[in-house]
Amino acid sequence: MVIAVLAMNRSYWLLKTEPDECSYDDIERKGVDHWTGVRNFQARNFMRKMKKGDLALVYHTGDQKAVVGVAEISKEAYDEPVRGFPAGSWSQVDVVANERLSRAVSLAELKSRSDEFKGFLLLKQSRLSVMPVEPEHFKKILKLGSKKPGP
DNA sequence: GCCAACGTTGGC
DNA sequence: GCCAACGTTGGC
Repeated sequence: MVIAVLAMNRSYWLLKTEPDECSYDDIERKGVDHWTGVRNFQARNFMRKMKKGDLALVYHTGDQKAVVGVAEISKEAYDEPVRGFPAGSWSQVDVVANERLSRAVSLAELKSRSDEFKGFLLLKQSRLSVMPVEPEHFKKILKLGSKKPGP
């Protein structure tokens, strides 16, 4: 299943969220979630490059600091109206839950494998909330997350 | 165009 | 609570 998904020609991303505001549970519960509130140009520009069917790691900030699941882009970037800004200033995408990881993959764990995750923006640019993920990195995180916790 | 001051995010 | 890393703003 995961293999077939990765064989398709799509791009991979990571979306950060405060679990208090919108957790992976919330995305599952809502069905379709509007990914709004991005107020950083770099992050916005990455969102605008997303294609329907692309997959995104969902990362919880705050106390958890871990990748918890995968979401799929169900609608490409469209306008997010924000008071005080001209129309078209900001964008949102729609996402749906795709697959919850069996085990959350923590930031600490990724850092401890820094040679396997060279160039991963999550480790380099801690403040960026939307970022591309190299297919190899994406695959590795899914693999780490599919493992059950050891005995 | 430069830079100081300030604000925000997010990890520690 | 602190701080590093950015981003933004405004004075010059």
